[in-house]
Amino acid sequence: MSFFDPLKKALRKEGLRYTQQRQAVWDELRATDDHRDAEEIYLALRNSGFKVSRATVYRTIDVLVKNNLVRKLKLGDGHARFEHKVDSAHHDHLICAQCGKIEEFVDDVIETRQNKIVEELGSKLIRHIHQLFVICKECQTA
Amino acid sequence: MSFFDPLKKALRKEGLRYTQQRQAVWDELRATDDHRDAEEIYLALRNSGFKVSRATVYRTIDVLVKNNLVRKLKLGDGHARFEHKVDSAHHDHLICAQCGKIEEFVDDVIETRQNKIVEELGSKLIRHIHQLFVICKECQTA
DNA sequence: TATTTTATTGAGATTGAGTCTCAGAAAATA
DNA sequence: TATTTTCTGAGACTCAATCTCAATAAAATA
Ligand SMILES: [Mn+2]
Ligand SMILES: [Mn+2]
Ligand SMILES: [Zn+2]
Ligand SMILES: [Zn+2]
Repeated sequence: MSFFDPLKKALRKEGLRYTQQRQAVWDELRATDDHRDAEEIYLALRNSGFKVSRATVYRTIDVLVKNNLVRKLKLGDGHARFEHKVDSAHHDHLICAQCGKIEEFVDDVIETRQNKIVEELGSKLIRHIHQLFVICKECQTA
Repeated sequence: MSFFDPLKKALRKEGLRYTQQRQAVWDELRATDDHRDAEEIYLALRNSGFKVSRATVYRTIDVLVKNNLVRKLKLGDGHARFEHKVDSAHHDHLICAQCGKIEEFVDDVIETRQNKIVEELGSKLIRHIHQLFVICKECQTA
């Protein structure tokens, strides 16, 4: 709502208008800490009674990703997943190949080694993907 | 050709027949150490005069990936890439976001930390993806 | 080897996540 | 309010990948 509202700030920066649909998509993304796909966001909005189209959901998420309010994850199952970045530092993901549960991790040693590898090649690190596919504790005993 | 020919061994294990098309796809994959997509493999075969269909290229690569003769990479550009695993130990990838050049790296410290992270959660590591997107040395000065 | 059986192949249809189009709706501007 | 500009939504479209099924090739059998 305020002048520093991150959605409005992003829209201003992109020269885009503030709309109910864009607000609703952003609200829905912040409603959970899950890693949901576009269809789940779309259905959550529709089921809550809000009229919005898939096209607008995709378009709005693009803007949010571009402006660092949302992170896009590709876990290899054919549809991108999204998580909001409010109060969320960088982290990577650990995915159960059986039940699909997603956990998060950060490791300073790994981050440091990454930088070193890139530096030694004379390159400049832009972003990285680090995903650990596992069988989780629960799925092992099941 | 021999009894220990890895393609024939894989086909035997899967209960599949040995065919000219399957041999040709496997040969083409071993012809370079590049990270090519299915269309590039397909076109290389066609351009060399060998008649094969896209369907067979995709189907054969699936068998090779399943049997650890080929590694499948998803680098986020929408089409999977493949590399043969002959004389090739595990490694991860460093991709220039500008020119697309792919370099390989391995880091024992990272591999060890990965195992530790997974172990502490009581999970079992199946596979991992670690990709560093960079601007390479050449692209920085260009 | 010839015949029969079974798996493979290829051309093109299909799928599905994501993108695009464009007429109508909504917001900004005057 | 009237005019201009941007946004939205329904559905068409894209494209890598998968599927279909009649024709073909390999294996099994005689
Ligand atoms: Mn996360
Ligand atoms: Mn490689
Ligand atoms: Zn699990
Ligand atoms: Zn480069």
